[in-house]
Amino acid sequence: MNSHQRIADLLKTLPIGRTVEVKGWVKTRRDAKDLSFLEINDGSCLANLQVLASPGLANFATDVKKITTGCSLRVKGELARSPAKGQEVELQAREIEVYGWAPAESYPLQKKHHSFEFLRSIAHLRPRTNSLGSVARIRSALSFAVHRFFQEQGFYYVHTPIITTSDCEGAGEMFTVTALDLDNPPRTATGRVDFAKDFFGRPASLTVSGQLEAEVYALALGRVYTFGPTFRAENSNTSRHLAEFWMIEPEMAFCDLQGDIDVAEALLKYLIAYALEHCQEDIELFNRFIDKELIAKLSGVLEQEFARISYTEAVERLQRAGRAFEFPVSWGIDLQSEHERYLTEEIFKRPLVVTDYPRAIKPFYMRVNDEKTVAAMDILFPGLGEMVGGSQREERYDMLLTRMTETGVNPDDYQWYLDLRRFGTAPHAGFGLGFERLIQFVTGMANIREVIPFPRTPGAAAL
RNA sequence: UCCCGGGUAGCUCAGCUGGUAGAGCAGGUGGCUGUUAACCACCUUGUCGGGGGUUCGAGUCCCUCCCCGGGAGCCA
Repeated sequence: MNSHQRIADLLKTLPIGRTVEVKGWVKTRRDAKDLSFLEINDGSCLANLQVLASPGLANFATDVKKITTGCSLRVKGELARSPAKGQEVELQAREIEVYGWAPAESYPLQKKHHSFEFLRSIAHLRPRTNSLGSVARIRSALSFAVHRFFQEQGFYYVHTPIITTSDCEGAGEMFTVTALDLDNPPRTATGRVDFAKDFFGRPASLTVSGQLEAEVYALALGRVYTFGPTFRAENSNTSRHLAEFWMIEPEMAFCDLQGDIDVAEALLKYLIAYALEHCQEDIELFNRFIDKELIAKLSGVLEQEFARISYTEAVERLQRAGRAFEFPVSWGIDLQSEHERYLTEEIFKRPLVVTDYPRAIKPFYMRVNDEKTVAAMDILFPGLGEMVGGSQREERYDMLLTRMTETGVNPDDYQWYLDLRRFGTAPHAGFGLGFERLIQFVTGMANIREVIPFPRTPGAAAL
């Protein structure tokens, strides 16, 4: 049951005149006088294979004539050069077996354009479309490339926990993980839910970041990375936020902020170059139908150094911009979307690294530079906003303690994290890269819900 | 969560200042053709997002709820 060939391989090797067997789903059918043309796709690549079905087939009248878009088939026959325009080769069928029908009156996918919004409502069928299939192949290729980059660079892959008991990781609202009976939870004397009686004996949540745990392994193995699902219970309704997304988080011992940025830039360029090289056909689809400038944009990113400016410089640039922003700019504010867009899209027109943000607006674990700033960095992409957020970590015990107090974090909850600074502390740095945002950039897809197979957003978790 | 804009046939959408619903595609039937988003003819399809209200009359106006899209915030 596994002797058939992938269409991707056939189109690459073109074994003309040879008998081949393919299995896949019908994309479209066209009929000529005595002939039926079936285009079948097996998901191995974007391209379809045209199958020529003639009345000589044993089941031509009984089955073949009834085949419609969506049916799954086995086809055996001879691969031949196609006499007509539109495709180089075609499969002249000697046997066609229908595995599964797809009644035309009820099969939702038609041979026409569908809105991405509609496709989202049929999450179980949408990967059979050209565009969502291409996204899936690119996503797979880039996942592999992430591992390849880090493995080549001497990083170790660490599986940080999905379920965490760190009380407040500071990265956003968390989903609670509980095994308590929600209709009748145990209560403490003061009437609150008694998590001491819960599965873990304490409150637990889904992770919002593997960073803190990755630091543990960085301070043992040197250079590590995590790449896994991350959860935020924020009520975010935008085209670039998900409640469940995948994040790449390297963490490097004996590394400062500049080294951190260097790795991030190298990684992003490696991944974009990998996609251009290995997913050419799929990217061309997006270049044709989603964004005519896509390939030029991707190539452009590879050709230039990322721009790098400090937060203070960014503020000065914005103040000199001579335009009225909805949110006025002054030193100390967090940069708003409109500010980031102005900097990346109008001033620099390429990825931009902004460093050394005000201490007062950043979390406790970022390394203090001086009275005013911390060693943080964001990488902003034109059209997307924040792709990467990272920092050098505070490795000085006393300073970390000071920062916890400053930001209202209870040191008792982070004894293990403080221990890393008590015992053999080392300068270290890391960042988080939103995998879906990368896929958005590489595909040009406007909505992040189209670049993850099963998007989870407020009010929506299909399947 | 806030601000806009939407929810009309299976899909994509039209429907002016309230008068009782339409197109293209899909689907069905027939024809034509080594076809290519095939083509030609004919045919079918609607709780006009839910609920309430104004009116002789509501897809159209008002209220409310739900959902979707864009922007904002939160961030990756």
